[in-house]
Amino acid sequence: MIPSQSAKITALRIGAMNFDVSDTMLNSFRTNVQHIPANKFLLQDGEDGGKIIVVIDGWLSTSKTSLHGEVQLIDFVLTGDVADPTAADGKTAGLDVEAVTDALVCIIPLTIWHTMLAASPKLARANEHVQAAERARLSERMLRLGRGSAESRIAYALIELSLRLRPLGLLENVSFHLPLTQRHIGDFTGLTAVHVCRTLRRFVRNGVVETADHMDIRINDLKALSEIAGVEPARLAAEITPVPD
Amino acid sequence: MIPSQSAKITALRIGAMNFDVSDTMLNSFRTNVQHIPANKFLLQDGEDGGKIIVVIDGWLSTSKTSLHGEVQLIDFVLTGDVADPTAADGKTAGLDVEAVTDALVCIIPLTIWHTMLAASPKLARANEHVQAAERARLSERMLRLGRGSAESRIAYALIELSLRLRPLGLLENVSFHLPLTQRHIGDFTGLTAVHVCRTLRRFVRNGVVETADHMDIRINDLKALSEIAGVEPARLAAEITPVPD
DNA sequence: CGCCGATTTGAGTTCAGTCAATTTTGGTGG
DNA sequence: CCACCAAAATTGACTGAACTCAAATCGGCG
Repeated sequence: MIPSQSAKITALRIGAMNFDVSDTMLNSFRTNVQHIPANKFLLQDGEDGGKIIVVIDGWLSTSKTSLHGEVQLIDFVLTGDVADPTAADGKTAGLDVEAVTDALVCIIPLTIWHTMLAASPKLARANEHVQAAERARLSERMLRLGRGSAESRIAYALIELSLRLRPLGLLENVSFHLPLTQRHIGDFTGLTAVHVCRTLRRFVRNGVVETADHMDIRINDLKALSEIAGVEPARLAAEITPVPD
Repeated sequence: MIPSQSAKITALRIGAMNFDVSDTMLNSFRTNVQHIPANKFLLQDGEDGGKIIVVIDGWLSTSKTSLHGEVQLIDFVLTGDVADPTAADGKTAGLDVEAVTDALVCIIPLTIWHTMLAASPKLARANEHVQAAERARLSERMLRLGRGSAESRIAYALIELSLRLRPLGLLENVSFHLPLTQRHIGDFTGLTAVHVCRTLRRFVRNGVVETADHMDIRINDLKALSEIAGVEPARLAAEITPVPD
């Protein structure tokens, strides 16, 4: 999970597609690999942006912090995802980007990124899919932030994350591990950690999910959980998961 | 405001940039102009997507509807904005797109749109800025949906909309018109129309804003309103408003 | 003029937040 | 291995902001 500082990579995933990084056009993927320790910020809101971050391994989060210090996670950024924190001015970052776990990333200046996209239609298409998936996720989550109950928000989060982990090979049948605290889930769903706890316990009590040590989740009754989340898992997967070309 | 069905346009705005549509590369802008009456859906969640919508004039909204029929507005799409409802599968729409007012739009198939972007770096850059602005707005709003009070959400919405109307010449000093009902604002902020009413009344009582007939808004005390919204207007404008090149 | 939707206001309810105490967990150093 | 500490999780009691239900008024339009 924690490769050495300047790790050598040969193949790299963007969305559902794999790229051979020996291609000179994609050189930047090889020469800009960085290892980031857990809980470290890669970038903070208002700082100099103008670069994108491709995740090779690990979990990142994007977030915003209110003036009173409350945090809202905007998205989790997983293997094959591309975080673009750039605001409308094209220069500053409009988001915090933080490593949730130890992570391996490529950080690429926007100018170079644009060159790469222009040179590789396949990369451009993969990037399109990744962006579309992110937009779809944000919309789904905004719907629940604005209109959903605590149960619905958390149920949705569990389903979304399980669907995203599946193509990464991190979903075993109906079980998966979340490298998150209840506070993370609260910041993700707009709830307090206390209420996340209560709600998860209720799910467990009702037999909808099971939990083992530190966020090993097992969905026991996907039908019930989907009902609570207000979601059809198959349709959702198609909308938020990048597909191979 | 309501040009004829197949209006002739010569110049067109994307973000903060203007384009001469006589350029053959941008032909599609001229040949795909449509007038859409208020309250009509251009596209619904799950339908065939694969096209983008450029707004020439008027207000559109993008939204999601829960299985129980509750609506969450995701964004307003104004002159110079580009709505891309495409989900991760690249085919279906992940959003509803609806005309809030009578509107004039270009609807362009994704394949053609990509050709246009590849052919015109200026257009591609303008599109980048527009997308970045939208992402920044969504993040700001997610922060308030998840963590903000009703007052904060509505104050933020008023400031965001005033900032977006300014470059369109629709902000007069500190006054502007919103072609919205309180229900729209509720769907936008994740509140009930009743509570929007109460909160707006409180703002008026406290002298923060004034309202005249049907949503003519006047911000009397921007300092106080910004405080409530938890926002620095100048910084926000830079992050959510596309800038000229 | 009458109708329907939007707005306004009041009264009561409820879901999630706050505050607080306790237990569990994981990591660290002796 | 064990003692200790800090962070995370759990649970209870209470509070409060936003929701629901309901009624009255306003406004535009056929």
